Amino acid sequence: MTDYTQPARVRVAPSPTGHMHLGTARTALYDYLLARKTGGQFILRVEDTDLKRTVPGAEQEIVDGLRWLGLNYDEGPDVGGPFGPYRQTERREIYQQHADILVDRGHAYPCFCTPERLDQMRREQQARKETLHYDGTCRRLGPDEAARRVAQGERHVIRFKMPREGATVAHDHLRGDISIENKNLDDYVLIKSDGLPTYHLAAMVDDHLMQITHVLRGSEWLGTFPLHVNVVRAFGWGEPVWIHLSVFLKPSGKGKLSKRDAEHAMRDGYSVFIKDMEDLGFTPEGVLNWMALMGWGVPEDDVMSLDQMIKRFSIDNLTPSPAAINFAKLDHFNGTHIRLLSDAELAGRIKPFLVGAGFSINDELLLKVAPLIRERLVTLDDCVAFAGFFFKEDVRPSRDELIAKGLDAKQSAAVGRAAYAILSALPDLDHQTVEGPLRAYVDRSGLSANQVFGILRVAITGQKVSPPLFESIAIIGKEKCLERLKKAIDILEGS
RNA sequence: GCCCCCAUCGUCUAGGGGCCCAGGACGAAGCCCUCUCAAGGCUUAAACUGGAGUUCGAAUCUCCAUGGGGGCACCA
Repeated sequence: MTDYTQPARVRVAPSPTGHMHLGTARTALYDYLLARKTGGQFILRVEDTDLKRTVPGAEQEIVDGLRWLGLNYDEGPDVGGPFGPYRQTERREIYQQHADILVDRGHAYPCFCTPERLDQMRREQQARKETLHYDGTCRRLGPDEAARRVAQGERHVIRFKMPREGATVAHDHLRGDISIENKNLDDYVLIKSDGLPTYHLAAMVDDHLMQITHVLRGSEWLGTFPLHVNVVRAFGWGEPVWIHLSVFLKPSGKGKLSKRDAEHAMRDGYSVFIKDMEDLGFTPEGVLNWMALMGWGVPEDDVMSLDQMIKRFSIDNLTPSPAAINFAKLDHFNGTHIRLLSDAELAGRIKPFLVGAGFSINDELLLKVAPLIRERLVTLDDCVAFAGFFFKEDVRPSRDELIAKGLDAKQSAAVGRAAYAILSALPDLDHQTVEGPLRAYVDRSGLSANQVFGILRVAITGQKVSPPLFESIAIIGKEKCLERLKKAIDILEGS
């Protein structure tokens, strides 16, 4: 069992190389939960050492995404902190110094092999069906010669000198000891020829210097996990708790998400990118709840707010197996959290979608509409379809839809006229005053409630599916309702 | 090809030797409620990958097989 009385320092360390996706967001969530649960710190560190792949705006997207989700970090490139800088390109010298330490101690060495030679080497190994490996040419160089060539400015990288004998045992919190023969590990590059570190050095150095206690990362790092442990041990540092989170699989469960899957999701109104979630009408609460439960299980009561997750979270309950993404469940959690919103909160959240649809919004009216559509929304943008008619000057019901099942146009028009007479006789229209007389009419007419209210619904809302009729009538008001009814009767009676 | 990891309903999962002829959630089906659509309530179908062991007893421990996933860069 894990001790949650010691403050944990955890970090999410994305590379600004593309859109922030679910995997990164879920790691950030677990980081955040652990930090908040223990009273520790949650840190954002930007791993931007691959200049070729860095894309402008990607870092901002990460910052925006975390903020939208409500996963506020205590230290990061834009907020600072006592262990900065938090952008790896700004920590160049630190990595260089640490690489030097390793070289001095004989745990690393300069390598002068050119990419061309390395390519050739790999091709030959492949032809011989050997495991791809650095062949150790520069590992065999004497330290004096190596130092001389470095001093002369010869282009080189720094490689880690992996032990060749024995095995490395690394401990993952979810999987236990992971053992690998050292001969299966390679002399990985620590510092590239551009002077910037690779992940293998940078992340280890930063995690140590930033006093990270728990490293949560994707299981794609499992392969190089023993290497990382060796690097840390070469420095003589203590190890954090290592937690390798499972990857997300495409909805079919066959393989991990590809660019194609991302596009496919978009066509269905879903996304694997956090930046899209807001526009698609998803709420941070829903997305968070959904992500949390892919890789973490609770026995019951799985609808949780962030605070509730903090209370219940434990790294001991994380699951090591891959999880297929299930968008239907995102819909479910989103709708569930929408239903938990107050009228005012919901009104505020749906307003941008209505405005975006071209409606001018009266806030007082919106506040009355919110409770009527709340349990009908799966995503926030559904409000346009459900409530747009409240904000229209007039509606355009179709003649076909105005005709009730089992009736013809003339009979339907008669229903309209009867309703018109009833409503115009009432001093004002609210739920109580409207329902009684209309139901009495249903009884008198010998028609079904479905038929009568169906006609009125289409006449007044312009659509076959709408929020409850009486409440809608009350909100729209007598004048407009009668107007719309009149128009519907005209449509029905016209040729 | 080599290395590593994983394995409970279709999906996400609970489970840590007897509380399990396996619990919850999504999805599906049915019923109830009902002015439409939802929401809500109730109900049903649906799983321990296989084989050996250990044990009085295995979904739980071990081994093997199978299946799935990840990785084998001067990317992270």
